[in-house]
Amino acid sequence: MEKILAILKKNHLSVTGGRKKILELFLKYPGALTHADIEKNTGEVFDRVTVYRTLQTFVEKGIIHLIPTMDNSILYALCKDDCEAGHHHDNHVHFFCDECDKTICLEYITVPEVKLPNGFKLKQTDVVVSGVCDECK
Amino acid sequence: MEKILAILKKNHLSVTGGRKKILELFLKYPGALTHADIEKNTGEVFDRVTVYRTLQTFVEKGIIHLIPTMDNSILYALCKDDCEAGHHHDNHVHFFCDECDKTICLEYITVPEVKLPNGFKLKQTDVVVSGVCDECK
DNA sequence: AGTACATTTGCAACAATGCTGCATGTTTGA
DNA sequence: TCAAACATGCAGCATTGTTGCAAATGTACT
Repeated sequence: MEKILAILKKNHLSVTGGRKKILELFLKYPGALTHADIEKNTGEVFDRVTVYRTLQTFVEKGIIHLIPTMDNSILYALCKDDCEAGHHHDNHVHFFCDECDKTICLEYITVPEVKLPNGFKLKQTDVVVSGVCDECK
Repeated sequence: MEKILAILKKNHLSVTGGRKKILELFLKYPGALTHADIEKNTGEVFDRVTVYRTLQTFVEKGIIHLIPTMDNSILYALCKDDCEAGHHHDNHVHFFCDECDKTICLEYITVPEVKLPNGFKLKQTDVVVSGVCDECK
């Protein structure tokens, strides 16, 4: 709870019920969350639009980051502390479990280096590994 | 045109206008296509639903494959010849250009190996690199 | 604590995207 | 050529995401 306030303060965001609740969800939950997950846990309390806007704000501020997916859903996960507004450092691998359908951040597995053909300029590398996670196996 | 028929025949699909047209699009276009791209080029001729179902069929047969994205769009791209139904071999890197918003398959850059923590079983690795492509730079 | 200002929220309406069932039209293979 | 199998179009629906505006809330200041 202290942590929630600290994160909001650090990012110059006003402290509101919706933001506290959504941040709490991320802190409580180990893995990545879809918009639907978040709405399910807040939908009766907050408007759908509020959830959308809160998530947008959090991404802009670098509090959470996006994870690429195959299906057409958007996945969000908490950033590590050293992410700042507009300056993400999410160079870790994401793991998607085919069994439980959960996505988690493997914070300590950094993305491997990719050699691009001539003329290509690399900005970011995203790696999503799918398989079976340690809880399902 | 010969190639289109060959692909459909090989996958035991009946040859219809929609399928020919959509396959033609993929063959003509070097990069990956969104559903919207495809509909834009066929929408006046074919129903939206037909496009959805055709793409689904192609994915199932292994003619095209999905590419993970950050935004909530679905990207499709042609598979190499050695993909078979339910048995993809898309182990190449995908590149997304921030300038022109196009995604292309870097067929000759294979995905690097990722070491997972104990207990995790790896099935597939997807790598999406973003930056500036050779045409925009 | 009270007030003014800026920010956030909820509501309503809308647009885009994706799916399903069913009747009709096409393709295939004999 | 014909019947069976398959693909298509249509209508309608569900979900997802966006925008503008008025009301409510949070913040900073006295």
